[in-house]
Amino acid sequence: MSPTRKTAAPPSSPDLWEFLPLTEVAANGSLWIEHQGQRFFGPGPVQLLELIDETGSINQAAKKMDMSYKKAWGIVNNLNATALRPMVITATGGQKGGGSTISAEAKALIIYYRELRARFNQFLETETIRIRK
Amino acid sequence: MSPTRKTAAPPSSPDLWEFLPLTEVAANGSLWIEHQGQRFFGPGPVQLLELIDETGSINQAAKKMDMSYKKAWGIVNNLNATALRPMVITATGGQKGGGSTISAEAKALIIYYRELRARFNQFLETETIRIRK
DNA sequence: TACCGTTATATTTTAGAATATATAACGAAA
DNA sequence: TTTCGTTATATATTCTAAAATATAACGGTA
Repeated sequence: MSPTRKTAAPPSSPDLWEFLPLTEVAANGSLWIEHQGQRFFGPGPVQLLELIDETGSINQAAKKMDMSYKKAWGIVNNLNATALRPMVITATGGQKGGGSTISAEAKALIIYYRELRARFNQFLETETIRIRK
Repeated sequence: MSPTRKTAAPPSSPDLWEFLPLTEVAANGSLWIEHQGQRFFGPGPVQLLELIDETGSINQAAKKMDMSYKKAWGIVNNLNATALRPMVITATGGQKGGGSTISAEAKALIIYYRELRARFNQFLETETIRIRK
């Protein structure tokens, strides 16, 4: 059996939600990983890294996200500056002008984040069901 | 004994976090309540409602939050427009120029949100401990 | 009636973020 | 050596969200 969490939601008071259409109410949230209290890894970097992995280029990844190259580069730079080893390996020059790949650690972190988010979704679903009684 | 949650975090791969100083890494997030997919209630409204309750005035509450009255009024207006019954009862005129109070439902919602956030904090703590192994 | 501080609303101004634009450097291949 | 598309970086411009400012209305009280 899977381990369980200690935290549990007590029933909310019966009339708490009367003043809102219950089926339209849901708990939701955002989730990220911090380093030294600074946001380090979240949904934005996840998507960007995936697209870099897919396209082999920061440039093309940014375009697919409708994001300026500068902003994308900033995200990459922050990731690489924070991690002890670069998460995105960039190259300039060459017949294709260069390109970028993501490290194995970056791939593992993406998977980890996905699993973490899935557990968070489970949490949210439980809370939402409880709200709707 | 308190009820338990079904979701559980599997151990993360042993070398996933090697490339970051472990004690500096933490899971964190933001949490809110949606109505029809729109953010309805979160940390901002919570603090504002508390200060309105405390000061009896949207104006003074906004000042204590270093927030413009316009923005504070927008939050109040959104809350009142979404809920079937107003969460903030406003009055104009009178010897003190008017003022605002919050409904019992608003107070109950604040308490509910606090408890929800506490459970979320528990979730985050568990995940953070697991990251740090 | 005059006064008060608030709610309510519109308009103007400011500040910051995002984008757009420009340019240099890079290096493999033809 | 020239060509290519990319990385890397700086600067300029545009957009947008926030704040600042202004003003009317309100209604108890003196």
